[in-house]
Amino acid sequence: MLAAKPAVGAEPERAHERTSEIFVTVDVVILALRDDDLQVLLVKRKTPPFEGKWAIPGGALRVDESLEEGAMRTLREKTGVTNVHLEQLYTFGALDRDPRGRTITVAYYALVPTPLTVHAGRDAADAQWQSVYALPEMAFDHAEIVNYALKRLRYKLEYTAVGFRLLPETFTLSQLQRAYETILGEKLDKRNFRRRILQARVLEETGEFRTGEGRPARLYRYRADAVAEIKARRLFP
Amino acid sequence: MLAAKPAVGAEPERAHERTSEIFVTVDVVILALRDDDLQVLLVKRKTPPFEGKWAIPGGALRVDESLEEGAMRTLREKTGVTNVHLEQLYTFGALDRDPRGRTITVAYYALVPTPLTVHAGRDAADAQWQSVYALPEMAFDHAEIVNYALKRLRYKLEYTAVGFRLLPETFTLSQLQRAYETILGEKLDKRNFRRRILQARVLEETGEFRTGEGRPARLYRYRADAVAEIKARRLFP
DNA sequence: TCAAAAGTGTTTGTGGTACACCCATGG
DNA sequence: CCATGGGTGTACCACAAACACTTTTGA
Repeated sequence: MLAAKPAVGAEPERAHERTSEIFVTVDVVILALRDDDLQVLLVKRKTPPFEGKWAIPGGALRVDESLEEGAMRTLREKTGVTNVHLEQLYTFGALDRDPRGRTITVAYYALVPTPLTVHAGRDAADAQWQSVYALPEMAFDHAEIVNYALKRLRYKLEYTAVGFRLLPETFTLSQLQRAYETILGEKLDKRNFRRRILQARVLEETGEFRTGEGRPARLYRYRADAVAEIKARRLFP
Repeated sequence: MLAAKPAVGAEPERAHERTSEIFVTVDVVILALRDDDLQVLLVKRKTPPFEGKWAIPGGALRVDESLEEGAMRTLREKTGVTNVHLEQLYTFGALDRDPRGRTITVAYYALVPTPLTVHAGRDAADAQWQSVYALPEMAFDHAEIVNYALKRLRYKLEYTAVGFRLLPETFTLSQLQRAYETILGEKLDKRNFRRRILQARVLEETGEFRTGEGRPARLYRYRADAVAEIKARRLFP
């Protein structure tokens, strides 16, 4: 855990040194539910390093944009959507993560609703949705970043209502349950699931039904005024 | 939330541009319990900008150190300790956070055990412990960073056993409870606290007692092999 | 009338919460 | 012997978990 570098004493004040050999990028793990699968939008690299390998979208942070603006720009360029859940994930800064030189990346993750503007980005030709459960060979440390995003999403799902951000505006309870099952990777009990989600008072009926095979299903929407965070069970009272 | 900047289309590959106008620093919120108070180590700035204001320790990330190594170096320079809980907090990158130019900072927080090497850093002359509950006027966005660290620590305390990292090697249950109360800012029930912490099996008796005023107290230590994470109560089963 | 999915209650167990008194020591 | 902090048990309630059948529609 400790650096083998010499400790050079007190940190010098670098008040007037305003360029840096350290390169900053922002990368975004863009997640969506497709075909009962949790998928991530990947782009195939056309230039070295890691030519031909898959990467998560992103690029150099611009001097005139904040980190979140950079992430939002990447998201807009790749999917065309903007009004989605976007959250900073972690900053990766291993010395050897980019063979071209020292680069740190501030990783974000975004949850985009299923049917909306999937794949509408302007340079989406090389972009593809792929299952997070079967990642291809990836560039840099991007596999690690995607797995970190999955871990975080699962974790958040257990105590917040962030799951709705992956569904369309209105949805059935079965749809919602399938979404949870897809992300958590386990089967859930239908009756318990329905009771708890309805008791949480984060949903409201639209009054509409969705017909198809079988009995028509009540449609719900997420309540805008809902406080969708549950108090975690405390280790100590 | 959205940038007003023009979208310039696909991200250009900047394969060979290896300098940047963006400056990267690493800052560390160093926390310790002192006198039943949660305190943070601050340094007084001696140069502009924010001359005379208090800041959390940190400085430019070096090209030859990882983010964590940079945080560890700062910690070592200021306190002399290294074997402590150190965790990345968040990366702050607002456009105007440093008047000298575009700077992003990767913030870490560290929990140092109470009696160990407090204040032993080599240039600690200007460094002081101050209560997180009564922060002085601070430089940059450092007040925000400290408050973010406090929020994270409280949050983590509820489902992991990080609290031990703020105590000496051995401690009494009352000491531990006081630590939790200090951090969470609320009174806890003594019997429930003891039952739950002992049921969690993260402690072991040392066999020793600490005498002083009143009845001698059993000393405990944190079990190195303990899995100190509790499963959060899930919103959905 | 059958297939397919929606919808619905009860029981049992675990764990969270609230609460008050005796114990061991030093002065 | 008294002040000071250490240490202990129980009763109630809420919620998590397990579990199977009926209802409604379209083909």
